[in-house]
Amino acid sequence: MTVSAGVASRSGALCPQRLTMEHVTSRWGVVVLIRLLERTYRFAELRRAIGATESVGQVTEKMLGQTLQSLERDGLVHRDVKPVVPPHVEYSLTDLGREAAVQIRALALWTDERRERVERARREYDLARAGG
Amino acid sequence: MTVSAGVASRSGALCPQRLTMEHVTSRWGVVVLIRLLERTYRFAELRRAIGATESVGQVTEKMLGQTLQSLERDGLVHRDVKPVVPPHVEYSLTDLGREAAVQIRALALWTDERRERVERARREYDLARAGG
DNA sequence: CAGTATCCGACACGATACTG
DNA sequence: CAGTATCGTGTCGGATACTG
Repeated sequence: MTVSAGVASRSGALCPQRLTMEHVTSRWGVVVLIRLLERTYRFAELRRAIGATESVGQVTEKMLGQTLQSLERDGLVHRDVKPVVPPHVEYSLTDLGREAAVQIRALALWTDERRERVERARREYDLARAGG
Repeated sequence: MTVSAGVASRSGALCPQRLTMEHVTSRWGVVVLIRLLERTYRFAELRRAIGATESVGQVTEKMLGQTLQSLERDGLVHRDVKPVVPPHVEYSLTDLGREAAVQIRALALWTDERRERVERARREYDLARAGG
């Protein structure tokens, strides 16, 4: 029931900053933050947008909900519930969230740009190990 | 036996950049990169240095070895083995590694600086949920 | 000193089903 | 539409013991 009961004990027990790090660098945290940097999204809309991104795969509703919830709890994401039926909920970044998202996007961009170099390094490493 | 067999299937199977992200943002990847940014370290020396840092806790030899190995495989860390007895091994950052470390350090610094705000947000969130 | 091997528990993540 | 509940699996990370 509690939002962060899970991740807390593994490595975030001491050092609450580490917990925040894990939220923003988590599998879907990264994707969500980058998406919300461009604009506000609704739940299903965000889900579809992520799924449509090549090579990122689909998010399950559970994981998206969980990710948004921990980001909201940390004060990085704002959840705006319009009192209408059918329900209409909008997610956006807070100022704090925007700061985080910018850094995460930079990091994601970096890994993207260095991808070739890293893959080459991995091949060389594996080859050196196998060959002797 | 293979270095990255483990982490590969969870979320890095597609999207090899994500794998790199997970290595550098991993529990000990962050700490190691930041440490190596300041200077070269030997294995046990690095282990002690990390353990000495308040609120970071101790690394097990296994995790430190694993972390260094994946970072080396990605071409971020250079491992220099001196052919002497007893063994003497030095770890340092490559140019690629330094680029990564700088970004990680910035992110770590950010979460550190924003810690109070995040904790306040968490308290408010939890209170709002519990109270009504 | 510099690691590797093995066992183990906690939990992230996913698939599926159900609710207001 | 916007989620929560439940179950199953892989694996991350720690403890301990052992090797060159």
